[in-house]
Amino acid sequence: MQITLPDGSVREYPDGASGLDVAASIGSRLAKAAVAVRHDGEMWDLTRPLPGDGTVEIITDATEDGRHIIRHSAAHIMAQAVLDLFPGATFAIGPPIQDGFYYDFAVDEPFTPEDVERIGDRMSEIVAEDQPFIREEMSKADALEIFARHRFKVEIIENVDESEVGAGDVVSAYRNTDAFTDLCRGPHIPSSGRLKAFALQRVAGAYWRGDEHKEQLQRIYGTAWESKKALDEHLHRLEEAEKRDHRKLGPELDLFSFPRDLGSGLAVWHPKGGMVRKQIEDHSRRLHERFGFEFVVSPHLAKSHLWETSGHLGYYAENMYPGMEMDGGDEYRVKPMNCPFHVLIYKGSARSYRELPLRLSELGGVYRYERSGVIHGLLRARGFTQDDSHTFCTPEQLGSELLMHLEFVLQWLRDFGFDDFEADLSTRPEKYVGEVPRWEQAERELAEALEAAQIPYQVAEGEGAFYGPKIDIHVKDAIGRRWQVSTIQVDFNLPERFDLEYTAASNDKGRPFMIHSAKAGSIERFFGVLVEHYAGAFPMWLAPVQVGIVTVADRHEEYADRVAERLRNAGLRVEVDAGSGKLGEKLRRMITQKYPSILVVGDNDVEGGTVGFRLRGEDERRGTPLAEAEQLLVEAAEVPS
RNA sequence: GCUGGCGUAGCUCAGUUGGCCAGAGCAGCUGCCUUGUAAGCAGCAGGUCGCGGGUUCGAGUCCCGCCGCCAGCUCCA
Repeated sequence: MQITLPDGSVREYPDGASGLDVAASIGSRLAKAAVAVRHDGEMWDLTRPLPGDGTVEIITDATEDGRHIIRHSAAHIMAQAVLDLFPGATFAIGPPIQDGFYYDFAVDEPFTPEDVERIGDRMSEIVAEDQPFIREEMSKADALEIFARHRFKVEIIENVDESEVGAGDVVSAYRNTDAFTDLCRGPHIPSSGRLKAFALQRVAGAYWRGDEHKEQLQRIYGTAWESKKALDEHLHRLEEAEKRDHRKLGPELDLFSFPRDLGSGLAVWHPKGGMVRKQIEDHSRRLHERFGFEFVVSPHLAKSHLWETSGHLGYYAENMYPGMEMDGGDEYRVKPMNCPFHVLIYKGSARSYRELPLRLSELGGVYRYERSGVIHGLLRARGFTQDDSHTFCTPEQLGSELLMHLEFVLQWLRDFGFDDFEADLSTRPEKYVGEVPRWEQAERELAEALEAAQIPYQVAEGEGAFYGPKIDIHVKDAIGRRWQVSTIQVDFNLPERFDLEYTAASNDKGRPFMIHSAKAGSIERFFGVLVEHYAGAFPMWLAPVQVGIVTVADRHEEYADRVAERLRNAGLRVEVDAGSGKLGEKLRRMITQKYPSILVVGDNDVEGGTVGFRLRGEDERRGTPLAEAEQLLVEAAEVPS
């Protein structure tokens, strides 16, 4: 048969040749690194005879596809270990995932940490045995017989899902030993000995088929790599990510805390965190003003009647706190969103097309009841502040308004040091309100805005909210993680529910379009993302303390205070440490607290009107004239614009 | 909400099978040192061992309930 290789060359192989034969004919190193092949785009086991002519690409171990296969095989090996060690256990599904794999089991007793250790040990034995992964194809009927004892496998075979076992009546399975076969589409590594590096990580409950009404299984997570080195690097990356964790850095840098007595998901901001937050909020107001928004303020409570009109009590009640009885029997609710208030402002007077677009903005504190298991530091809290805006405009204005909102969001994110964006455009779901032509206009104009702004985006078909289509913007942080932050949403629901109108030039009544937008999303969440992005080392304009001044000895305190005074007059946030400790000790404190700049003053500086000057991450420059230091610091602390 | 793990001074942690087990380092305070670029020395103070019940002659150590934290599942119109 004729095989075309990725470089375009064509080679002749005998019928029945396998991917391994192809790889070996190219080079022994390649054959050694190969884990599977792709034949005409379809993945095949390395040792499985190729079906005939076609293009063949060798999948090697250090690629995403290769690791995928290694991890999938690791999951099988883990299943074998579990079934060996726990006679009553049965297995459900075990796919590879980002950076690892898992397998779900039904067992009499949940796995203990000691069990996991034993499972890992048994896996090592299976790897040492170098068991082959033998592909077997069979009819569904035969498969049902083989897996009769395993109810989840039976369910999978009966509801055969092509993505799980392949098309048609034939299903495939992989046999490692006479005692262990797993239903699987493949491909797999040729033998268990090819699993070079793995680690089991944790146990967690997981619902069968992801449905919380179904049986809860025990899931074991693990990770597997092509080499010990790659595994170690991955574990190291996890440690690095842990060091950036805002829940750890927050208290360490004295930014915020979650006191037990407050309640879960409720934070208090300490002075340092409060200062950073103030910078974020100041910047939010600055940009909102620049982009033509007006500022409004609304209370934390409103009558339940308002939430009925808005529809929140119908579709959002489970995320709202219970009502409070007030005078006269009226019930009040704490707000989970700001939109109804802004709508009331719009509705407060008759609106003319001449007033539109009307752009209302508020840093509004909201409270949402989140299920206890989902709370996650500042990223998912029960009380938070949205940098929320609602824009009301005519149909003709929608396109330019959406583009303006998008440009605003992008500038906002760039100002905070993000420059890798991706967007999701979510379109009309099955259940929706509003008129289809309006949806289509909004979807089209959202897409046009994304294209005009040259933002890569994916269309999430049918993923829009019931009330309108939206754009969600994701940013990539310093270590490559994606975070969903900003959002721009069109809303057909509230203008209907509140019967919003404006008078058009023709003197006819029109219904305005409404655009919800949050640039940071939640200030708390955005702050948390910033902490992780910068690992707590904020850029100088955000840093709570911008300049730390350290005295060499007590006698330099007066000079240090004079320097501080001067820098404060230049608009900088300055802290003096004239404590009695050693210089190194005081410096260390400021460095570990991630101060962006530190000045040291001693005898020579007092005499010469200079400072020892150092910016974070740079070497010190002694004897820097004060005026020069001031200029450098002011420049370094400049707010983006 | 569910499954598993965890909860000892402000922080990081030690505390064997329940009985001199309430400890260490850092931080804090006081004193000495008067310091030139990442931890000077000494002393002092600090915890009803998350909270509430229970078992026991005796519980940080065992049991139950609650609260909180961590991972995952579910959720995040």
